[in-house]
Amino acid sequence: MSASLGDVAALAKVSKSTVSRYLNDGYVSSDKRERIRAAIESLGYVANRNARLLRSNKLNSIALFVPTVEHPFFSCLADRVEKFLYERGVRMILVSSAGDIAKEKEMIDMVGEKMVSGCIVVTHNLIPNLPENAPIVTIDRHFGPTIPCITSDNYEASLRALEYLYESGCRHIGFIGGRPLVPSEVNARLAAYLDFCRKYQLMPVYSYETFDHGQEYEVAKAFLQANPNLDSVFCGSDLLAYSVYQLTPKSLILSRFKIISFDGITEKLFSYVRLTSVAQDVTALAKMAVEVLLDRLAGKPTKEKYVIPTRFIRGETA
Amino acid sequence: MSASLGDVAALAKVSKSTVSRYLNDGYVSSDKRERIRAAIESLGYVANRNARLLRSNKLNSIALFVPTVEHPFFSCLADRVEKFLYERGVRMILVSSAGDIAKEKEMIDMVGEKMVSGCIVVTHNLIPNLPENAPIVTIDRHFGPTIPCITSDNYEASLRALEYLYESGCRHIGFIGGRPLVPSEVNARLAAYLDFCRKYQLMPVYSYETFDHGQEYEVAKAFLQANPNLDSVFCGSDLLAYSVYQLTPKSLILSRFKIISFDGITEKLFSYVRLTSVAQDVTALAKMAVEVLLDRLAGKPTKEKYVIPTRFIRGETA
DNA sequence: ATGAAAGCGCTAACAG
DNA sequence: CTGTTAGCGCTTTCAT
Repeated sequence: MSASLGDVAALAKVSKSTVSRYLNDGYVSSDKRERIRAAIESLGYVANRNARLLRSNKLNSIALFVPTVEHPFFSCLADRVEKFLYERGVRMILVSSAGDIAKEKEMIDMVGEKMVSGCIVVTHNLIPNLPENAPIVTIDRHFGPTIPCITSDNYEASLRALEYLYESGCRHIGFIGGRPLVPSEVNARLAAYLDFCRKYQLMPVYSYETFDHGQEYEVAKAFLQANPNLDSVFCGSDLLAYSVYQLTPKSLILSRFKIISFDGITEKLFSYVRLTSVAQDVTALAKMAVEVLLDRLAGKPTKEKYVIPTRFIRGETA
Repeated sequence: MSASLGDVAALAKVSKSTVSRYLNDGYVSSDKRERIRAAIESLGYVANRNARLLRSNKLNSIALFVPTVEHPFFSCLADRVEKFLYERGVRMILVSSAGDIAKEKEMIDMVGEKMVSGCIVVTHNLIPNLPENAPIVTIDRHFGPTIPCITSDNYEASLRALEYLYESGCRHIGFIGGRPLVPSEVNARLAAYLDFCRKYQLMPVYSYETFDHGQEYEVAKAFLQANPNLDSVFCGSDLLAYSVYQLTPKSLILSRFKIISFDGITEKLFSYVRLTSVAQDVTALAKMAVEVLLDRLAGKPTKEKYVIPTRFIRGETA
């Protein structure tokens, strides 16, 4: 068995409390401090986290729930969330829920079991009966007025991108997006598109169905084939936009066909072209999610919605 | 405060041990069983995991260490590992270590603290002084003879792919790969290439440097520009291969220029072309890693190396 | 089949 | 500054 705090105390000839204080920034005289240090080293002592958490109820780990970590947006988000949590000494449990509602419901159990102190979630399902003060924040999803939602300025950003297309002369602007299964800020992208069409008296031409990650290319292909007369497409994700890009003859791009994407986070994957895009600030989203959740855990009041500004990036496709 | 096992016992008028047995598949008479069930329900009782782990030392969570979860190979791996662990009731802590050795060393602490029961790791650094029986398995990395390594049949698969190019008439075959910083099975891909060149008396033309994720396109571009006379390239990753694909005029591909990639897992991202590739079976790698680690935790003997077969997928590029 | 009692390893009052 | 005394919530002998 590994050494316990008691073993350290015995070897250093001090009380367990003194060792505990040594471990937790308490005041310990320098001679004892040194004896404890030596004892810890010679025993190879490592504090047992379960015991510590059981007793102290301190901040534990955080769970991140995503539909699938294989999707670039979510793997990027996972990376950032992990980094911000790590900076604060908090570990991240990742749940790739694949839309499985039973799995997503476990966020409640994990908190109840005190396995994690809280959750950052972006799920496919609504979780019923969340307590008002549940230690949960969401990205994009609306779970209710008391559960904070961190999101980009989807509506305004989409409108700005669409206006940009309009100013560039586009009058046959299509929209492709993936429809979320739950109330989500993502819907604001379509809402902006529809409002935009109404404003300029344009005929809306769009595809907005629910599909799995991996279907982007097929969805884009079907949309373009069904609507050959477009002069531009506003896409709800990078993956859709790259698909449209691949499906369009290079000679037409920019001059006679424009593409704008939403997300703007896949430059590491698709370095061969800089898409014109509404770039979500995933780092800021992650940071805000972490901060709001920690505030909430600390009992501070939190808002219903936190909006992170996007950046419009002029690339080579619009 | 939330209800404890003691509260349940009191309400159900049984002892704490009986409740504990109820919770752990012990024999409990049916009347008490029902009383306990009712008490648990009315109190909304959830077992405290920390207390349980402290006392029982049972199987806890597992940590997965990857260089960066943003890379498609690792996000895919993370997804599969999470799923297999979840099936067995084990949670996954994800550490995206970014090559930070201090962060990677924490795998030792996390085990020592009993925060996790074990780790599945693919790191950028060697972790010194790992105990012989450390509850750790690696993917591709060699940490020493007593730490199991799960890997694909890199050497044989690479050779097979190269022979395929040779049989297709290629005589100017280049190789691009990312050099790992630690002893890794990945190096077998280059080794196979060099052996292959020796066998057929071909001049090796390759790039094998360490670079960060996101640099693939630049690396491929520099390589192709420096070596314009190649008739084919064998790439150490999908991302390199897609970069080569993008950099090559479509009219040349297959007829006068062939590309083979290693990994073969990014079809969800790059649906517009089916690369000819050596496809790693990430699902099998993940499953094996989980099984070997759990075996090890159960005290069963484990081997030094587990080799997962790859599949050669004939796509549109070779 | 059940209960009493003893701790897992730690932290948190409370005295001194 | 330090030690003593109690537990945190659970599982696990050991009786019965």
